[in-house]
Amino acid sequence: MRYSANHKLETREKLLDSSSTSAKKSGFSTVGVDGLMKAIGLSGGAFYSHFSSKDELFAAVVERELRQSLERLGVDQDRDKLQRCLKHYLSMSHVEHPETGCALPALGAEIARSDPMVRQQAEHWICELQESWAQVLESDSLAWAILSQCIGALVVARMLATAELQQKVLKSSYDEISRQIAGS
Amino acid sequence: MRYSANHKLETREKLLDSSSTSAKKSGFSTVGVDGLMKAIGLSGGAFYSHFSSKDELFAAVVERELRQSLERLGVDQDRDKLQRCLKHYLSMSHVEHPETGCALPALGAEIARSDPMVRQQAEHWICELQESWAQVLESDSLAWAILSQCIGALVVARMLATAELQQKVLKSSYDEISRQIAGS
DNA sequence: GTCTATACTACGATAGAC
DNA sequence: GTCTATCGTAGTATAGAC
Repeated sequence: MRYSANHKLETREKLLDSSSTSAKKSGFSTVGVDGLMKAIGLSGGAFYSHFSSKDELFAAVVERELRQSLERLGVDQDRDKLQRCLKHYLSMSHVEHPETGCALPALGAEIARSDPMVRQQAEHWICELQESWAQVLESDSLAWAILSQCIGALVVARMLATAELQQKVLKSSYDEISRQIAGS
Repeated sequence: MRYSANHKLETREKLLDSSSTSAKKSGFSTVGVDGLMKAIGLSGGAFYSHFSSKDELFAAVVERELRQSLERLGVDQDRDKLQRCLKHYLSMSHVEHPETGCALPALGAEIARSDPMVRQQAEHWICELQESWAQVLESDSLAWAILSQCIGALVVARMLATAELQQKVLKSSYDEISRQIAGS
Protein backbone atom coordinates (compact mmCIF):
# COMPACT_ATOMS: atom_id res chain seq x y z
CA MET A 1 0.00 0.00 0.00
CA ARG A 2 1.19 3.51 -0.83
CA TYR A 3 0.12 4.82 2.56
CA SER A 4 1.00 3.16 5.85
CA ALA A 5 -1.72 1.79 8.09
CA ASN A 6 -0.63 4.38 10.62
CA HIS A 7 -1.19 7.20 8.19
CA LYS A 8 -4.84 6.29 7.84
CA LEU A 9 -5.30 6.24 11.60
CA GLU A 10 -3.58 9.59 11.94
CA THR A 11 -5.73 11.13 9.23
CA ARG A 12 -8.82 9.71 10.85
CA GLU A 13 -7.81 11.20 14.19
CA LYS A 14 -7.10 14.58 12.65
CA LEU A 15 -10.49 14.47 10.96
CA LEU A 16 -12.25 13.54 14.18
CA ASP A 17 -10.46 16.28 16.10
CA SER A 18 -11.19 18.92 13.55
CA SER A 19 -14.79 17.81 13.08
CA SER A 20 -15.49 17.80 16.81
CA THR A 21 -14.09 21.28 17.15
CA SER A 22 -16.07 22.76 14.30
CA ALA A 23 -19.25 20.90 15.29
CA LYS A 24 -19.11 22.25 18.83
CA LYS A 25 -18.42 25.72 17.52
CA SER A 26 -20.86 25.94 14.62
CA GLY A 27 -23.09 22.89 14.84
CA PHE A 28 -22.52 19.62 13.06
CA SER A 29 -25.22 20.02 10.43
CA THR A 30 -23.99 23.41 9.30
CA VAL A 31 -20.52 22.18 8.34
CA GLY A 32 -20.09 20.41 5.02
CA VAL A 33 -17.96 17.38 4.28
CA ASP A 34 -15.91 19.53 1.94
CA GLY A 35 -15.20 22.07 4.65
CA LEU A 36 -14.29 19.40 7.17
CA MET A 37 -11.73 17.88 4.83
CA LYS A 38 -10.35 21.22 3.69
CA ALA A 39 -9.79 22.06 7.36
CA ILE A 40 -7.27 19.22 7.61
CA GLY A 41 -5.75 19.95 4.23
CA LEU A 42 -7.51 17.28 2.20
CA SER A 43 -10.09 17.27 -0.55
CA GLY A 44 -13.74 16.41 -0.01
CA GLY A 45 -13.58 13.19 -2.00
CA ALA A 46 -11.04 11.69 0.40
CA PHE A 47 -13.62 11.72 3.18
CA TYR A 48 -15.24 8.48 2.08
CA SER A 49 -12.08 6.45 2.59
CA HIS A 50 -12.64 7.06 6.31
CA PHE A 51 -16.39 7.16 6.79
CA SER A 52 -19.15 5.86 4.58
CA SER A 53 -21.40 8.80 5.37
CA LYS A 54 -21.53 12.05 7.26
CA ASP A 55 -23.88 10.46 9.79
CA GLU A 56 -21.27 7.83 10.55
CA LEU A 57 -18.79 10.60 11.29
CA PHE A 58 -21.29 12.19 13.65
CA ALA A 59 -21.63 8.94 15.56
CA ALA A 60 -17.85 8.72 15.87
CA VAL A 61 -17.60 12.33 16.98
CA VAL A 62 -20.23 11.84 19.67
CA GLU A 63 -18.66 8.66 20.94
CA ARG A 64 -15.23 10.25 21.11
CA GLU A 65 -16.44 13.46 22.70
CA LEU A 66 -18.49 11.81 25.41
CA ARG A 67 -15.71 9.37 26.26
CA GLN A 68 -13.46 12.39 26.65
CA SER A 69 -16.04 14.16 28.80
CA LEU A 70 -16.12 11.17 31.12
CA GLU A 71 -12.32 11.22 31.35
CA ARG A 72 -12.37 14.91 32.19
CA LEU A 73 -15.33 14.93 34.53
CA GLY A 74 -15.49 11.46 35.97
CA VAL A 75 -14.47 11.21 39.61
CA ASP A 76 -13.79 8.42 42.05
CA GLN A 77 -14.39 8.76 45.74
CA ASP A 78 -13.09 12.32 45.77
CA ARG A 79 -15.55 15.05 46.67
CA ASP A 80 -12.97 17.79 46.25
CA LYS A 81 -12.18 16.72 42.72
CA LEU A 82 -15.85 16.95 41.87
CA GLN A 83 -15.96 20.49 43.23
CA ARG A 84 -12.95 21.43 41.12
CA CYS A 85 -14.53 19.89 38.03
CA LEU A 86 -17.71 21.85 38.60
CA LYS A 87 -15.79 25.09 39.05
CA HIS A 88 -13.99 24.52 35.78
CA TYR A 89 -17.13 23.41 33.97
CA LEU A 90 -19.07 26.45 35.16
CA SER A 91 -16.43 28.97 34.08
CA MET A 92 -16.52 31.87 31.63
CA SER A 93 -13.73 30.28 29.64
CA HIS A 94 -15.97 27.26 29.07
CA VAL A 95 -18.86 29.49 28.04
CA GLU A 96 -16.66 31.42 25.62
CA HIS A 97 -14.96 28.41 24.08
CA PRO A 98 -17.49 25.77 23.11
CA GLU A 99 -15.04 24.42 20.53
CA THR A 100 -12.76 23.05 23.23
CA GLY A 101 -15.45 22.36 25.81
CA CYS A 102 -17.97 19.67 26.63
CA ALA A 103 -20.05 18.36 23.74
CA LEU A 104 -23.23 17.96 25.76
CA PRO A 105 -24.34 21.61 25.88
CA ALA A 106 -23.06 22.31 22.36
CA LEU A 107 -24.44 19.24 20.59
CA GLY A 108 -27.22 18.17 22.95
CA ALA A 109 -30.06 19.14 20.66
CA GLU A 110 -28.43 17.56 17.62
CA ILE A 111 -27.76 14.35 19.54
CA ALA A 112 -31.39 14.35 20.65
CA ARG A 113 -32.48 14.49 17.02
CA SER A 114 -30.11 11.80 15.80
CA ASP A 115 -30.88 8.13 15.29
CA PRO A 116 -31.29 5.66 18.18
CA MET A 117 -27.83 4.15 17.81
CA VAL A 118 -26.14 7.48 18.47
CA ARG A 119 -28.46 8.18 21.38
CA GLN A 120 -27.69 4.75 22.79
CA GLN A 121 -23.99 5.61 22.70
CA ALA A 122 -24.67 8.97 24.30
CA GLU A 123 -26.75 7.31 26.98
CA HIS A 124 -23.92 4.94 27.82
CA TRP A 125 -21.37 7.67 28.49
CA ILE A 126 -23.80 9.97 30.22
CA CYS A 127 -24.73 7.15 32.57
CA GLU A 128 -21.08 6.39 33.28
CA LEU A 129 -20.59 10.01 34.26
CA GLN A 130 -23.73 10.11 36.35
CA GLU A 131 -22.76 6.93 38.16
CA SER A 132 -19.33 8.26 39.04
CA TRP A 133 -20.89 11.39 40.48
CA ALA A 134 -23.59 9.42 42.26
CA GLN A 135 -20.96 7.35 44.04
CA VAL A 136 -19.25 10.43 45.42
CA LEU A 137 -22.50 12.21 46.26
CA GLU A 138 -24.12 9.07 47.61
CA SER A 139 -27.27 10.03 45.72
CA ASP A 140 -28.48 8.99 42.28
CA SER A 141 -31.01 11.75 42.20
CA LEU A 142 -28.59 14.51 43.14
CA ALA A 143 -26.13 13.33 40.51
CA TRP A 144 -28.72 13.54 37.73
CA ALA A 145 -29.90 16.93 38.96
CA ILE A 146 -26.41 18.41 39.10
CA LEU A 147 -25.50 16.98 35.71
CA SER A 148 -28.59 18.56 34.20
CA GLN A 149 -27.94 21.84 35.92
CA CYS A 150 -24.36 22.08 34.66
CA ILE A 151 -25.38 21.46 31.07
CA GLY A 152 -28.34 23.80 31.36
CA ALA A 153 -26.21 26.56 32.84
CA LEU A 154 -23.90 26.47 29.86
CA VAL A 155 -26.76 26.45 27.36
CA VAL A 156 -28.37 29.40 29.11
CA ALA A 157 -25.17 31.39 29.58
CA ARG A 158 -24.22 30.95 25.91
CA MET A 159 -27.56 32.32 24.79
CA LEU A 160 -27.15 35.52 26.78
CA ALA A 161 -25.60 38.59 25.18
CA THR A 162 -23.89 40.26 28.12
CA ALA A 163 -20.96 38.81 30.02
CA GLU A 164 -22.10 39.99 33.44
CA LEU A 165 -25.32 38.02 33.15
CA GLN A 166 -23.45 34.98 31.91
CA GLN A 167 -21.28 35.15 35.02
CA LYS A 168 -24.38 35.48 37.18
CA VAL A 169 -25.83 32.29 35.69
CA LEU A 170 -22.60 30.38 36.24
CA LYS A 171 -22.11 31.61 39.78
CA SER A 172 -25.73 30.97 40.70
CA SER A 173 -25.56 27.38 39.55
CA TYR A 174 -22.23 26.82 41.24
CA ASP A 175 -23.44 28.30 44.52
CA GLU A 176 -26.71 26.39 44.57
CA ILE A 177 -24.95 23.14 43.66
CA SER A 178 -22.46 23.71 46.47
CA ARG A 179 -25.34 24.19 48.87
CA GLN A 180 -26.97 20.98 47.66
CA ILE A 181 -23.76 19.03 48.05
CA ALA A 182 -23.08 20.43 51.50
CA GLY A 183 -26.59 19.67 52.69
CA SER A 184 -26.76 16.14 51.33
CA MET B 1 -54.28 45.67 -3.36
CA ARG B 2 -55.44 42.18 -4.35
CA TYR B 3 -54.86 40.82 -0.87
CA SER B 4 -56.17 42.44 2.31
CA ALA B 5 -53.78 43.75 4.92
CA ASN B 6 -55.17 41.14 7.24
CA HIS B 7 -54.35 38.35 4.86
CA LYS B 8 -50.68 39.24 5.02
CA LEU B 9 -50.73 39.20 8.81
CA GLU B 10 -52.49 35.86 8.86
CA THR B 11 -50.01 34.34 6.44
CA ARG B 12 -47.15 35.71 8.50
CA GLU B 13 -48.61 34.17 11.64
CA LYS B 14 -49.12 30.82 9.96
CA LEU B 15 -45.54 30.95 8.73
CA LEU B 16 -44.21 31.79 12.18
CA ASP B 17 -46.27 29.03 13.80
CA SER B 18 -45.20 26.44 11.30
CA SER B 19 -41.56 27.54 11.35
CA SER B 20 -41.37 27.47 15.14
CA THR B 21 -42.80 23.99 15.22
CA SER B 22 -40.46 22.56 12.64
CA ALA B 23 -37.44 24.40 14.08
CA LYS B 24 -38.05 22.98 17.55
CA LYS B 25 -38.56 19.54 16.07
CA SER B 26 -35.75 19.36 13.52
CA GLY B 27 -33.57 22.40 14.11
CA PHE B 28 -33.90 25.70 12.33
CA SER B 29 -30.88 25.37 10.07
CA THR B 30 -31.95 21.99 8.73
CA VAL B 31 -35.25 23.23 7.35
CA GLY B 32 -35.26 25.04 4.03
CA VAL B 33 -37.27 28.11 3.06
CA ASP B 34 -38.99 26.01 0.42
CA GLY B 35 -40.06 23.42 2.97
CA LEU B 36 -41.29 26.05 5.39
CA MET B 37 -43.50 27.62 2.76
CA LYS B 38 -44.76 24.33 1.37
CA ALA B 39 -45.79 23.43 4.93
CA ILE B 40 -48.30 26.27 4.89
CA GLY B 41 -49.36 25.62 1.31
CA LEU B 42 -47.34 28.34 -0.40
CA SER B 43 -44.40 28.36 -2.78
CA GLY B 44 -40.86 29.19 -1.74
CA GLY B 45 -40.76 32.44 -3.67
CA ALA B 46 -43.59 33.91 -1.61
CA PHE B 47 -41.40 33.82 1.49
CA TYR B 48 -39.62 37.05 0.68
CA SER B 49 -42.81 39.09 0.79
CA HIS B 50 -42.75 38.43 4.54
CA PHE B 51 -39.10 38.29 5.53
CA SER B 52 -36.06 39.60 3.73
CA SER B 53 -33.95 36.63 4.76
CA LYS B 54 -34.09 33.34 6.61
CA ASP B 55 -32.10 34.88 9.45
CA GLU B 56 -34.77 37.53 9.89
CA LEU B 57 -37.34 34.76 10.25
CA PHE B 58 -35.19 33.12 12.90
CA ALA B 59 -35.09 36.34 14.88
CA ALA B 60 -38.88 36.57 14.68
CA VAL B 61 -39.29 32.93 15.69
CA VAL B 62 -37.05 33.36 18.71
CA GLU B 63 -38.78 36.54 19.83
CA ARG B 64 -42.19 34.95 19.50
CA GLU B 65 -41.22 31.70 21.17
CA LEU B 66 -39.56 33.28 24.18
CA ARG B 67 -42.42 35.73 24.68
CA GLN B 68 -44.70 32.70 24.70
CA SER B 69 -42.45 30.88 27.15
CA LEU B 70 -42.69 33.82 29.51
CA GLU B 71 -46.49 33.77 29.23
CA ARG B 72 -46.56 30.07 29.99
CA LEU B 73 -43.94 29.99 32.71
CA GLY B 74 -43.97 33.44 34.24
CA VAL B 75 -45.48 33.63 37.71
CA ASP B 76 -46.49 36.36 40.09
CA GLN B 77 -46.41 35.92 43.82
CA ASP B 78 -47.70 32.37 43.58
CA ARG B 79 -45.38 29.61 44.76
CA ASP B 80 -47.87 26.89 43.93
CA LYS B 81 -48.18 28.03 40.35
CA LEU B 82 -44.42 27.80 40.00
CA GLN B 83 -44.50 24.24 41.30
CA ARG B 84 -47.19 23.34 38.78
CA CYS B 85 -45.21 24.95 35.96
CA LEU B 86 -42.12 22.98 36.92
CA LYS B 87 -44.09 19.74 37.05
CA HIS B 88 -45.42 20.37 33.58
CA TYR B 89 -42.06 21.50 32.22
CA LEU B 90 -40.32 18.44 33.62
CA SER B 91 -42.77 15.94 32.14
CA MET B 92 -42.34 13.12 29.66
CA SER B 93 -44.84 14.73 27.35
CA HIS B 94 -42.55 17.77 27.15
CA VAL B 95 -39.54 15.56 26.46
CA GLU B 96 -41.39 13.68 23.74
CA HIS B 97 -42.87 16.72 22.04
CA PRO B 98 -40.22 19.38 21.47
CA GLU B 99 -42.30 20.79 18.62
CA THR B 100 -44.94 22.11 21.02
CA GLY B 101 -42.62 22.74 23.94
CA CYS B 102 -40.23 25.40 25.15
CA ALA B 103 -37.80 26.76 22.59
CA LEU B 104 -34.90 27.12 25.04
CA PRO B 105 -33.83 23.46 25.23
CA ALA B 106 -34.61 22.84 21.57
CA LEU B 107 -33.00 25.94 20.07
CA GLY B 108 -30.59 26.97 22.80
CA ALA B 109 -27.45 26.03 20.90
CA GLU B 110 -28.66 27.67 17.71
CA ILE B 111 -29.58 30.83 19.57
CA ALA B 112 -26.14 30.81 21.18
CA ARG B 113 -24.56 30.74 17.72
CA SER B 114 -26.75 33.47 16.24
CA ASP B 115 -25.90 37.14 15.91
CA PRO B 116 -25.89 39.54 18.89
CA MET B 117 -29.27 41.08 18.07
CA VAL B 118 -31.04 37.75 18.43
CA ARG B 119 -29.16 36.98 21.61
CA GLN B 120 -30.09 40.39 22.98
CA GLN B 121 -33.75 39.54 22.36
CA ALA B 122 -33.30 36.16 23.97
CA GLU B 123 -31.61 37.74 26.95
CA HIS B 124 -34.52 40.11 27.44
CA TRP B 125 -37.14 37.38 27.69
CA ILE B 126 -34.97 35.02 29.69
CA CYS B 127 -34.38 37.80 32.21
CA GLU B 128 -38.08 38.55 32.43
CA LEU B 129 -38.71 34.92 33.26
CA GLN B 130 -35.87 34.76 35.76
CA GLU B 131 -37.08 37.91 37.48
CA SER B 132 -40.60 36.57 37.85
CA TRP B 133 -39.26 33.40 39.43
CA ALA B 134 -36.83 35.34 41.61
CA GLN B 135 -39.67 37.37 43.05
CA VAL B 136 -41.56 34.27 44.11
CA LEU B 137 -38.47 32.47 45.35
CA GLU B 138 -37.03 35.58 46.97
CA SER B 139 -33.66 34.65 45.52
CA ASP B 140 -31.99 35.75 42.31
CA SER B 141 -29.47 32.98 42.52
CA LEU B 142 -31.99 30.22 43.06
CA ALA B 143 -34.08 31.46 40.15
CA TRP B 144 -31.12 31.29 37.75
CA ALA B 145 -30.13 27.88 39.06
CA ILE B 146 -33.60 26.40 38.68
CA LEU B 147 -34.03 27.89 35.23
CA SER B 148 -30.76 26.35 34.12
CA GLN B 149 -31.64 23.03 35.68
CA CYS B 150 -35.02 22.83 33.93
CA ILE B 151 -33.51 23.51 30.52
CA GLY B 152 -30.62 21.16 31.18
CA ALA B 153 -32.92 18.37 32.31
CA LEU B 154 -34.80 18.54 29.02
CA VAL B 155 -31.63 18.60 26.96
CA VAL B 156 -30.26 15.61 28.85
CA ALA B 157 -33.50 13.62 28.83
CA ARG B 158 -33.94 14.13 25.09
CA MET B 159 -30.46 12.78 24.40
CA LEU B 160 -31.15 9.53 26.25
CA ALA B 161 -32.46 6.51 24.39
CA THR B 162 -34.56 4.79 27.02
CA ALA B 163 -37.71 6.18 28.54
CA GLU B 164 -37.06 4.94 32.06
CA LEU B 165 -33.83 6.92 32.25
CA GLN B 166 -35.53 9.98 30.83
CA GLN B 167 -38.09 9.75 33.61
CA LYS B 168 -35.33 9.37 36.15
CA VAL B 169 -33.68 12.59 34.95
CA LEU B 170 -36.95 14.49 35.10
CA LYS B 171 -37.93 13.19 38.50
CA SER B 172 -34.47 13.82 39.92
CA SER B 173 -34.48 17.43 38.84
CA TYR B 174 -38.02 17.94 40.06
CA ASP B 175 -37.26 16.40 43.44
CA GLU B 176 -34.03 18.31 43.98
CA ILE B 177 -35.65 21.57 42.91
CA SER B 178 -38.50 20.95 45.34
CA ARG B 179 -35.97 20.42 48.09
CA GLN B 180 -34.20 23.65 47.17
CA ILE B 181 -37.43 25.60 47.16
CA ALA B 182 -38.59 24.13 50.45
CA GLY B 183 -35.27 24.89 52.12
CA SER B 184 -34.97 28.45 50.87
C1' DG C 1 -49.08 38.53 -2.30
C1' DT C 2 -48.18 34.56 -4.75
C1' DC C 3 -46.72 32.10 -8.64
C1' DT C 4 -43.14 29.98 -11.89
C1' DA C 5 -38.67 30.18 -13.47
C1' DT C 6 -34.10 30.83 -12.67
C1' DA C 7 -29.33 32.11 -10.98
C1' DC C 8 -25.94 30.67 -8.04
C1' DT C 9 -24.01 28.22 -4.50
C1' DA C 10 -23.54 24.36 -1.59
C1' DC C 11 -24.60 19.81 -0.19
C1' DG C 12 -23.67 14.48 0.19
C1' DA C 13 -21.90 11.05 -2.42
C1' DT C 14 -19.60 8.39 -6.39
C1' DA C 15 -16.17 7.22 -10.35
C1' DG C 16 -11.83 6.79 -12.14
C1' DA C 17 -6.92 8.35 -12.46
C1' DC C 18 -2.68 8.20 -9.77
C1' DG D 1 -5.47 7.16 0.37
C1' DT D 2 -6.09 11.17 -2.12
C1' DC D 3 -7.09 13.70 -6.10
C1' DT D 4 -10.23 15.89 -9.71
C1' DA D 5 -14.43 15.69 -11.95
C1' DT D 6 -19.09 14.95 -11.78
C1' DC D 7 -23.96 13.59 -10.71
C1' DG D 8 -28.18 14.80 -8.50
C1' DT D 9 -30.29 17.34 -5.19
C1' DA D 10 -31.34 21.14 -2.27
C1' DG D 11 -30.06 25.47 -0.38
C1' DT D 12 -30.93 31.01 -0.38
C1' DA D 13 -32.39 34.53 -2.98
C1' DT D 14 -34.14 37.26 -7.13
C1' DA D 15 -37.01 38.52 -11.49
C1' DG D 16 -41.05 38.99 -13.84
C1' DA D 17 -45.91 37.49 -14.84
C1' DC D 18 -50.49 37.56 -12.75
